[in-house]
Amino acid sequence: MSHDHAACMAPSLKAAENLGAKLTPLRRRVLEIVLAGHTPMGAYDVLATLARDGGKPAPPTVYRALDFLQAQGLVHRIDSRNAFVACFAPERSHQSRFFLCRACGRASEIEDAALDAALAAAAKRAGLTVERETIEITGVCAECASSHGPAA
Amino acid sequence: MSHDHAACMAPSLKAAENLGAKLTPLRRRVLEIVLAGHTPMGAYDVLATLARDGGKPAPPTVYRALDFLQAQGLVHRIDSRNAFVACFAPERSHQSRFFLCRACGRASEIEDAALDAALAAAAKRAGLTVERETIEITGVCAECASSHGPAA
DNA sequence: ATTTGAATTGTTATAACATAACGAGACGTG
DNA sequence: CACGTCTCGTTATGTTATAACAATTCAAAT
Repeated sequence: MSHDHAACMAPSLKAAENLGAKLTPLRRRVLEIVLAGHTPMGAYDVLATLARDGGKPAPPTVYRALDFLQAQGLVHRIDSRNAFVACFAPERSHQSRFFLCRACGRASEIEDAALDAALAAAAKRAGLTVERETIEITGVCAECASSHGPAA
Repeated sequence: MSHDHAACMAPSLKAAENLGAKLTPLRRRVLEIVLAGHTPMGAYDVLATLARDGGKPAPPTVYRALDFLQAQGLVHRIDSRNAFVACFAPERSHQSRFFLCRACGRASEIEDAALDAALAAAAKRAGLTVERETIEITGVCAECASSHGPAA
């Protein structure tokens, strides 16, 4: 599935700019890198990409930028992979729920009202005040299943 | 909430023994440690506990045992904490879905038919063949909320 | 009973991921 | 300009996990 990266990056960058003055060049650059990666990237991958720009950044530089972007809902952390992925709809979904394909590596955000309801009901029954969710469903996406399937 | 550890460990140990000969003393010991921890423990915590038995185990020893126990469904990994927790109902639930309290640290497995259905439906709609789930809902449990709440 | 092969564990070293702590510069505000 | 705050650089280290290979165990087959 090819893809116009510039197009998919635009809304997220625009949302980021609307935050105000806090989107520094460094943070913007890190966001661009994560957006362009298009699949979850490790912090050290971001670091390596950043290094190609010329500077000699150290890990804290990247982790701080990622922390900021996460706090703004522009980037999500994929705990099951120690990786970070850009949010392509930062206006809408500020939850962190993903389908992950282990074959192509893609992450797609889940938006599902029935799931919202089931989670809310389960938490209520358990008496839990929810603060944070890590929902990562890993498998093989339809495209990868068909290409690796009967043929190959 | 006090708790009879021996009692809660029994079913899991029994299930483990029913696997057959593969539950070696080391693996059994690691399972006991994780069961006794009663909240998610880091691999290096397990390692330290194991070290008190007298040997001088190295990390791979613990990781291998944990891998085995995970494969048997006796232990689950909590990705959002880099930690491991024993499954207290290994016969029933082989999924990995948890409520986690950030105050007391307890992990409780979610068993909820509506959630099962919502997840299955969402995966089907997305065309994903599910292989693995990481579902970790973190918050404050009812007990901790009441003790830290109006009073303290 | 010995050989053989598979599984388990020990051991050393290192990779991968993440943060603590402190200092220097930028920047707006009073 | 003095001040405080936020951001970023820098050094060092902490934490989590695995690669690679040697040694051991143990059951099965001859």
